[in-house]
Amino acid sequence: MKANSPKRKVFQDALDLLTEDMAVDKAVSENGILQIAIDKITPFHDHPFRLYEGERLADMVQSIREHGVLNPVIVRRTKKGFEMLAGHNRANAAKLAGLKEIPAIVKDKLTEEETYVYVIETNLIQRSFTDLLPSEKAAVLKERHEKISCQGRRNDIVKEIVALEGASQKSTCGHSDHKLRSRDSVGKEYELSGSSVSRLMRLNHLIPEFKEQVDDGRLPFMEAVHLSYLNEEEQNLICQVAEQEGKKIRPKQAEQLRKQNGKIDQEAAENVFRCPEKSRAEKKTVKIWIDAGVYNAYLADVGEADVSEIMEKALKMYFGKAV
DNA sequence: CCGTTTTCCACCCTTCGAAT
DNA sequence: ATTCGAAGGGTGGAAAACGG
Repeated sequence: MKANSPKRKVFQDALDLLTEDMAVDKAVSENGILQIAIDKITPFHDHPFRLYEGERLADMVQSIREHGVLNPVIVRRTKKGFEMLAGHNRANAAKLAGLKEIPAIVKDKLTEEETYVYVIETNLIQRSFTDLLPSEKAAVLKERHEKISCQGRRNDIVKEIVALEGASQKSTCGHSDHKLRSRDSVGKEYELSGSSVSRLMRLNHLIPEFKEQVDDGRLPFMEAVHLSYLNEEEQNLICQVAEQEGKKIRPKQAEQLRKQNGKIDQEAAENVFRCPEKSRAEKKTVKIWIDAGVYNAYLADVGEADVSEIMEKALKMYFGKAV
């Protein structure tokens, strides 16, 4: 990460916000950190980030086995117990490491918006924005965007952030740059154009299945953007039909669907997938590479015209069936 | 009316198939 | 194996459309 890049700045802002808060907590109470049973903590109700898997998770579990959980997680009190705001991965790894309790800071009296800030910003500390999955980026951008464009409704949080930034003499973070449209301001923080921010934020309108598909690359980004304009029922329908037909959504199809927004029924959905695909001209020949030794042993003396026939006979024998 | 969102278009880069 | 061109995916900027 470059020393003065916008990403670095966002990272630093988030860090400031959190460390300052933690410091306040400690100041208020020396024992502000409680040991809480992991079972009592439920994941954040709208957690947009995927948990670590594979090697990364294994490393974390190993580290916790050796050193314990060094940084407390952040939770808030609920009727049944606690809700995780920051530390989903630590709690998950601690559980796998066999721990029953985890150090936690309990935050009370937070607004819904504030809790969301904790959820988003802490993840940005662990991972740089560019490493996030598309749906995760969408969630982050949404949070940043709302912070900038809906200041009236979010006075509490804006005050907190402005205070922190004012104290550390930070340059613009969108709010002070009113000449920029809000999406451009957000984009500036992450080295994205305003339109890219808009498109990314569209992913927030996708049903979970489509979000997952975008994240693992099964659904291309632009197709996802088109589909995001459909309502939930329509998206579910398309998702279901695509699976039934065993087909991927083509760019043209996604565009077509978007235009039919609001009037897609079962039939329309099926029609989209059945519309004649521009079938590429059937290939008359294919070219393959075979080992020169094999060629010399079996085919070198055979005329080119006969090779295909020989191959066909050989393959029929090999696979035991006619094509 | 003004700010935001969406659309459209030009452009760049990568991928893929066909030709050599 | 290499080269070439077409197509597709993605981006950014400007204009149009939308909404409070």
